[in-house]
Amino acid sequence: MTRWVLHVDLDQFLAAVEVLRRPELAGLPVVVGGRGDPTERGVVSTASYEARAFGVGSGMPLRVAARKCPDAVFLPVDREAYDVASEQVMSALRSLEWGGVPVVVEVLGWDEAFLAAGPGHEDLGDPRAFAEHIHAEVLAASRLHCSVGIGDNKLRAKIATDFGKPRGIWQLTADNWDEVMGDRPTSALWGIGRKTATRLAGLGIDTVDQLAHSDARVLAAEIGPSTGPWLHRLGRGEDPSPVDATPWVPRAHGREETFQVDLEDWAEVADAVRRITRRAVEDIDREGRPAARVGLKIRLKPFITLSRSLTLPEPTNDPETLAEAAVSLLDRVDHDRAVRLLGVRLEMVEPPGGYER
DNA sequence: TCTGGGGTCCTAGGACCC
DNA sequence: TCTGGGGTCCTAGGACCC
Repeated sequence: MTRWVLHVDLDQFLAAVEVLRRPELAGLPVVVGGRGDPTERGVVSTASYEARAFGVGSGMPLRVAARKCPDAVFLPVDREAYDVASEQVMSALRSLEWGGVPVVVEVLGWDEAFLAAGPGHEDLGDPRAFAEHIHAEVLAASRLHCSVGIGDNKLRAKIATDFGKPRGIWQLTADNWDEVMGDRPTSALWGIGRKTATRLAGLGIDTVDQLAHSDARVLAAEIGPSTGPWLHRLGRGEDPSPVDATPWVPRAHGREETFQVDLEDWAEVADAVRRITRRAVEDIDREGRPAARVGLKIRLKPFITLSRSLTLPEPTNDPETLAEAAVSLLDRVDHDRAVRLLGVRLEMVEPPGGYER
């Protein structure tokens, strides 16, 4: 009996939401990112499929995107609009039943979720039919299309979704893992980025299959006692983590800002730190928990990123105290370069019941 | 390719204590 | 004092993801 896990991922989510409220944009290259001005510092959050055909993709500087696709429509990121659309989709997912049993929904950001049948109802039949049902229900609730990955755990379901995009359904389980994934680079795995792929290559591990058959003890020794064995499991497609509907409790909130022109004056830098701290305080006030630690992130010209942090004598949410704590961290950084970015991060105390997962 | 903003978790060294 | 071992906290930074 297979314990099915489904992964739902909305197609070109930000761009799709923008097209919904501006139907005249349908079929055009649309790029959502930054403040929507491709002459400013900023990167692409989402590009429509039409824009991707020009080589525009997520994370690309807006200036580069404009060079690749000068006729694209550039739009600013509008969080509120995506919050609303996301909630429509997630509430539709939470209302689904599979075989008469309510599903468990684990939300993963704005546009993704894992679904599984509840405990005691592991086998509810054809997952492909249920995936089609999900696509139809999401479309009806939000007018947005999604892709659905079917797996026998979260990792495989998540990877499957990409193979189905757009608007498709794909199944990846222990049965076809080796055949589908074996020859792919390790970076095809969820959790392995460019750096780790390079490190693994240094150990002679380039493919998923090689990772699966590597020596777990070597990985533990070379990469870490926790990360090493986890990588080994990734290679084999193993993931024991359950689909968990427990609402996420944030550990911290931070705010950061890249300046359009680097700051040279350190009095201005201190003022900016105070202003950014106040914005972060508004975020933790919404959680109702005081901050126990304050972190400062600073990116100096040309692109040197440093962080400094401190533990407060006692937790507080007083904006003045937190702002001055953040400003004090500036003393631990040399003032000999211009400042490109500032960020303030407030780590909150644990909630009364601790973190659930 | 002149490189955002919001997060999480892991690692590693030093301080400090018993 | 030519100096062990373990546990925990603090801090900085790395890596990854959406």
